[in-house]
Amino acid sequence: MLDFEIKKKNGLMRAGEITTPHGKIMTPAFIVAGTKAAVKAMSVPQVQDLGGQAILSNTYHLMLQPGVSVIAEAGGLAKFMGFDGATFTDSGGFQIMSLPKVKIKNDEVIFRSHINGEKLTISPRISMQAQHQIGADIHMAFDCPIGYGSTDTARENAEKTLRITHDWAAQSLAEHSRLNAEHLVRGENTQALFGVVQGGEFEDLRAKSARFFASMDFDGFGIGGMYVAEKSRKFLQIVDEILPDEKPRHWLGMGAEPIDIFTGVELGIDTFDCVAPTRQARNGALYTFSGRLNIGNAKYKTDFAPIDSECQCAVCQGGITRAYLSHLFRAGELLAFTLASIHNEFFVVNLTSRIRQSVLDGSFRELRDNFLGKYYNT
RNA sequence: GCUGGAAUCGUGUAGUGGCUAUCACAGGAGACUGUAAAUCUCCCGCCUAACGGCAUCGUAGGUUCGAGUCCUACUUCCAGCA
Repeated sequence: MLDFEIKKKNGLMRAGEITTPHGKIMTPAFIVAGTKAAVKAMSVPQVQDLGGQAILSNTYHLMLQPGVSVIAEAGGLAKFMGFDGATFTDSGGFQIMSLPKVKIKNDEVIFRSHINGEKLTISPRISMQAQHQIGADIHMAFDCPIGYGSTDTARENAEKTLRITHDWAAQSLAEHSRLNAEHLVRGENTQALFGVVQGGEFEDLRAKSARFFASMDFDGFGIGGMYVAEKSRKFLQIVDEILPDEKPRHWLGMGAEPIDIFTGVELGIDTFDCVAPTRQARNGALYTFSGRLNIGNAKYKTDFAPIDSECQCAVCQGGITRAYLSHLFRAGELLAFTLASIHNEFFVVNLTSRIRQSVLDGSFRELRDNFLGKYYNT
């Protein structure tokens, strides 16, 4: 279904190339989050200019707005956005499970729209059908994460949600295969499906989940439910040692901290996605090689240097100064969000490609130690 | 000049006799990890590292157990009339 070629491998880490019907992704890669078929504050050409190879949208959001039939009618997610590149969709499981008043009944999830409170139902089958209408290149199986932000990480909860995730994965795969067969009959592109490994903070459950997914015919894997890279090291290692090498692995939602990317790559992750670069940009937190800065701070009012003079992004190279950005944020000018987002997204996308290069030429450790030493000032 | 009105944190305000003087904006800082996020949290009279302490509602008096709130004078501003 999905062509994945490993160019270089060293322990768990690897550099490769995913080929989708809409283009290649050189991995490790940072996938740009465009939840509602939009990368917040940025145009598609801006995303492409900064090196964004792929965009990840969310099935839940697109089902509510504009409705998946609109996207199907447009010719699929990429065409709808005017994006000439690979696309991912997340299943919506994560979002729906984090809504209040969610009920699971007979493999169906009953929830309320965050937009208007309407009572809606989703299931693995419905998510797969929606994702096929949206038509991204890589889909995620409908999974059941332990509630995000929930304090309930008890063993029982982890076991229960893992059981549900595995049931739903089987249902997702069956429906996905049926839909792909229909695409073939019509002479259309087929799509890829990633199974999503769960298991909470339990080594044996993570291993169990990895073994389960390794035995199934998915095109690749998502790894979900891990929020702190350093804490997740052992889980990542356990999971990636079990998952088959020849299929790509996506670390869902991770990448707010550069150390996450290094840790992920080191332990066998191929793709990442995270809302942090754009969200933090809108909130005035900008990445630099010597750590994060809050552009709203008083000291930047008359700082006429670029955000980071070593940064090669269009903003830093284009004569935009900290003082100017400081002014734009204070004045509430929308341009602030765009410029800050271009910078931050470039920073992580570019960092990930530099890491890729370091895997290829064997300098990963050197790059990591240099970069993290400066970034975290250790 | 006359008549009326108003003066409360950088700004705009709430408060008309009672206990820690309200809210917003501006200002200072922090957070943000499969985006209900241009959001959220904290600080924002002075002193103190902190616990705390001391102030304060234009100025000066007065009434009262008690005044931002009532009275008098003054100052400044606003509106109308000259």
